[in-house]
Amino acid sequence: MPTKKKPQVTASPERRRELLDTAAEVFAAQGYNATTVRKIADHAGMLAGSLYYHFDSKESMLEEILRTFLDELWHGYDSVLDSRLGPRETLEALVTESFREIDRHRAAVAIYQKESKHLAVQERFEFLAASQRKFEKAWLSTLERGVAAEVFRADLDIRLTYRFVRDTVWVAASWYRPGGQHSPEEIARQYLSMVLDGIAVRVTQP
Amino acid sequence: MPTKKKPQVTASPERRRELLDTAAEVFAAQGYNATTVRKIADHAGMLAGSLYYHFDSKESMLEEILRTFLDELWHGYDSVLDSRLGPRETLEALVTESFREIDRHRAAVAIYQKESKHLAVQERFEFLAASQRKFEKAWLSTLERGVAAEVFRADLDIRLTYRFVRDTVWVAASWYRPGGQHSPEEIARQYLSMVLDGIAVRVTQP
Amino acid sequence: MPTKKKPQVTASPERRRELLDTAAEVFAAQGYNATTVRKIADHAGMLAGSLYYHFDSKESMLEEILRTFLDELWHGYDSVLDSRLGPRETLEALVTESFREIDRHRAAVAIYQKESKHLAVQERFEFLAASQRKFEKAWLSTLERGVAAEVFRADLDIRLTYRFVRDTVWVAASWYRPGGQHSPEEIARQYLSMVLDGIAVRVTQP
Amino acid sequence: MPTKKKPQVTASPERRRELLDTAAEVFAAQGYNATTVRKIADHAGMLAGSLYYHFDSKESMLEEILRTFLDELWHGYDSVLDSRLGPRETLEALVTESFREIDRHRAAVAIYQKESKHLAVQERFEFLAASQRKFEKAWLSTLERGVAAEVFRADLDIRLTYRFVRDTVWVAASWYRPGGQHSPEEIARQYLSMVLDGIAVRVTQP
DNA sequence: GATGAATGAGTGTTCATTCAT
DNA sequence: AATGAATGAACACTCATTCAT
Repeated sequence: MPTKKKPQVTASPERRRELLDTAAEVFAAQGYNATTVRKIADHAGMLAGSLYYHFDSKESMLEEILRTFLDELWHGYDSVLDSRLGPRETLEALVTESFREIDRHRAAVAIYQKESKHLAVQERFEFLAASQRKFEKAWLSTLERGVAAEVFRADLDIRLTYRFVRDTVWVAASWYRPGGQHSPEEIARQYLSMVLDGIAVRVTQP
Repeated sequence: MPTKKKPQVTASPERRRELLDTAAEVFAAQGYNATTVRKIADHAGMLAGSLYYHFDSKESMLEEILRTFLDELWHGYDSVLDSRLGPRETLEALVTESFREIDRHRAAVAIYQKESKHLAVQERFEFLAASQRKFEKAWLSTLERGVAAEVFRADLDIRLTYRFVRDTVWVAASWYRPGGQHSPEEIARQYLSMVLDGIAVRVTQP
Repeated sequence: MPTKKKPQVTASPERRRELLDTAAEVFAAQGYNATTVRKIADHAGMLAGSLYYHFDSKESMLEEILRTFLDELWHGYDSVLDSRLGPRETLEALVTESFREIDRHRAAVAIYQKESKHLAVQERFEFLAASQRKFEKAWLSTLERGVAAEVFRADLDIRLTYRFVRDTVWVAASWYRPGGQHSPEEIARQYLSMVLDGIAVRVTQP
Repeated sequence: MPTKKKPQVTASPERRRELLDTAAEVFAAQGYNATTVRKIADHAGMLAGSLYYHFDSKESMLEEILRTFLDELWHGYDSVLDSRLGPRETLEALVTESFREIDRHRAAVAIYQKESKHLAVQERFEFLAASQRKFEKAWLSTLERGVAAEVFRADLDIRLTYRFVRDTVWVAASWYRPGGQHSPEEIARQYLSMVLDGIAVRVTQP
């Protein structure tokens, strides 16, 4: 009794990619639940059933979209974290890297924002929770290092600060459009400027 | 325009409130689309069909939840805007008011965050788009006044700043739990401190 | 978070019975796999979806049909086995009881005949395998007792004999029609006569 | 009548045979309806679509399997019937021939057992009904001859006896495994002994 | 001879909604 | 006010079948 099921992962990975990109776009625009496989198929110019030649299920498309995104994201994050920069430089690099990911995976990020919270409880999406924990650890330790090194303020609740920075960055995926007037690096620069120095004009000490 | 069928607005408005609160809680927890009428009815201790004595559709429950929330929100915002404070004080008051609303309408805010974008295109939810426009106008003018008065930095893109402040505040509804260790006012104070002065330690001029 | 799912088992058990009888009839006539829930619903005068108010799934209908049948069957068998008759009388009583069950549960028996073999491997239908084992034990021990008591022939392979008797009886469900010219007891009598004494004329010893 | 599309009956008939044997095995194990074309192709080490080079439909595979089996079966039966044996010898020869066919076409017999009843109503499978009629005629006349010749008992319902013998033999295909401890001839011998003389010990006349 | 990709009809199931009681 | 039972449209998914390569 050989074989499991579909070729899966087999054959042209470009077609898979194309279809996943289409799916991600629709998921991001309408929400995962509100997206029917027919809508995805329509956008891809095929019939609903044909998608099942390439993927096991609607859910497996979602999983692959999110997994691919997180894999790339952590590739970038890890190389930042491994280069052992100072806390402020680490924060700057992480934020910049985040905006680059938003630029490259806007749809996936938007899906992640909207759906990850209620998905993470499912076993299949355990990797979302794992990523979230790793994320939190990286950020908290960076902030703590910064406070210890007296480059970040000590008078702020550190978890609150973590949430503030985290949300502030990722929520940008909901309005960001690639190819707009600002490059990801430019947006990152302005965000960092706000987050680090605030939007108020500084009163210069006499 | 007599109501077609259901009594609607029948009898005790308290029961309506109760049911809407229940519904809002479930919508917030699971997402509007993923929430079945039966789940709401379960939480309310009744059968799915019975809800239709009180409301004429699932969508009308959603509408009433959001409308009620926005009405109260704008009541608060308008009284801030009408009191003609300076730009910085206006910003502080708006943010504080926002956290108070999150405290009182956590579920509604979470729903609003997650669903308003794709709802706003429907005619029925035009009021969401209208509110968003009004919101944008209020914030942009406050920021512009602040830049003009030299209390806010002039070197930042003002629309980017608007989005930054807006998202930063509302996204807090996704993690905020009423009755936690921080009061809404305390959270507002810390957020304002971060937004206005940044998280970096200021280098004191010699 | 209360409630599991459907009322299930709740409400009028007569309606359930009615619907299960209808389903059993269709399953028996067309085979379980070839039976669509729409066909069942048609026979019941309702829409396919409406069946799901009463049952979780097509499979759960099948399970309930088979379980109910086997429960009743074993009720009859056990009272035979408990009365500690001699082997020949036990065999006669079991066969007679079987034809009575075929008379009362013709559809269920036919389904059992056709589907039990490939169903029994599924965990959900483990009770089929269990019943089959219990069945085999009862029959084998009766036959062995009979051989020991010299009322059954000793020159036959006992397992082959078991299969012969077992199949011979149950397969009758495929042609039996309740209300035909023979009562179940009459059919049992003739079957027993064939099984016990054979169809050949006896050559009287001189 | 030129073949519409496919070459059909192309090239090596051995490959056809191989594939049909594979298909028969899967049909027998899982049931015709529950067997997907992909499962057959898996077992044959090819893709589902490739089967359509050899056959023009799943149903035509089934037809060919059953037709081949019945052709061979009737070849054997006819030579028995043509040799004009006495009724008892005819019965013995038919039963023995049947077990030989079960041995050689176990899968086809099992399929025939399970599916023929509901297939026979389709025009395409009219040959099943025809075979059944021919079968019935052969058996009934043999039994009647036996009763007339006083070698079979006259006190039994003859149609009941027919069904008894028929079912008793064919149902063995559901448990028979070629290459087991009993040869088909040995099984036939034991079955005949039971059917003709019964399983009860004869009370010897003093 | 066989593959890869697609089709389209159908399948079991879900769910918002209705309505007589 | 609420229930029990049903509706009907939609949904994710399956599968026999086709066909260009």
